[in-house]
Amino acid sequence: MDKSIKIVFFGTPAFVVPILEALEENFQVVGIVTGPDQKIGRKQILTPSAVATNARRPLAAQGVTLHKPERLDNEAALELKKLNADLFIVAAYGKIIPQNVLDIPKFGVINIHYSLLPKYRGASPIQAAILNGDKTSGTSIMQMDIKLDHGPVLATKEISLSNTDTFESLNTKMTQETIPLLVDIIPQFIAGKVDLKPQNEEEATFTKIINKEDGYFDIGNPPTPEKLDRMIRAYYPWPNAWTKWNGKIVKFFPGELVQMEGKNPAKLADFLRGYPDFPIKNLN
RNA sequence: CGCGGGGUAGAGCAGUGGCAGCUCGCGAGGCUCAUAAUCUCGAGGUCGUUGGUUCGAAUCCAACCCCCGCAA
Repeated sequence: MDKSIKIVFFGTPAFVVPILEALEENFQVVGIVTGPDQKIGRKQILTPSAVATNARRPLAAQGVTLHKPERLDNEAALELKKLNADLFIVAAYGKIIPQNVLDIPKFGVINIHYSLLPKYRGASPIQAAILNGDKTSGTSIMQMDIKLDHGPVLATKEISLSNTDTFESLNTKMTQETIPLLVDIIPQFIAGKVDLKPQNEEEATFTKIINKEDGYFDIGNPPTPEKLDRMIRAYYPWPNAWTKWNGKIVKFFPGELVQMEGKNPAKLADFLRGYPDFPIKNLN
């Protein structure tokens, strides 16, 4: 609880909004940087990011500026510099932060990352933990440098996974656990009371960004039930475990739900009553 | 005008001009020590809406409403 600490928050998707709100509550958020508006949905309507939409209003009255630069170029950096922030906090922003931006805040740039670094650096740490069947993972708060998820770690917290955790549920858990950790560590960090632990480079592993094809499997040669279950949970709600059957996309959701292109999701048992030829008969 | 799938019984689906069907569920009963087992019987539908074509439309045509997948 220290309103003298001036923070700029970088984040884009809905699940980081609670983090932003916690920061606004405890510190002085002077700027919000989020991804540019995107065309979204069947109607292709230009829509601001979840962070832009949910940021507490009225921003202007609170002296908070909202930025959605296409690129973090010199022009954007100049604007950010004007905010005179102590600290930048980055959570799923979606763009690489260049050095000239990293150099702006007095106390550097802090990133939250949902794995126990140096394990699972990169874009899909949560999915990786689920796909690998890990029993535990965790959240890390680190100081960013120019290399990906490479900087020294301020704090970590271990989190256990259940065998029903999905990307979504685990992500929520991670956020819940991260918020108090973050709120607690920021003033200590500013006060210079936090040990910065360099990461052990030899233990580093990397995860790549998930794309649509990662969720695909061949219906003629499906993964083992265990593997499929992990895929369903790791890739929910996007891109989902999916296959092609009779020329149509069939998706699998947690809870033994199956959805064929154009149809609503149905329990696998119900689905099989309508499509008795479907090759996958159960999901256990 | 981004591309595409779909709306038929409570659920999942078949039916593409000639009496509205299948599987499951539901109700009653039989057989069972018993049963998510099994047998018999049964209820449950203005086939998304409106109009058109036709002797006759779930089915063909037109418009509209709603749900969904892709793409981003």
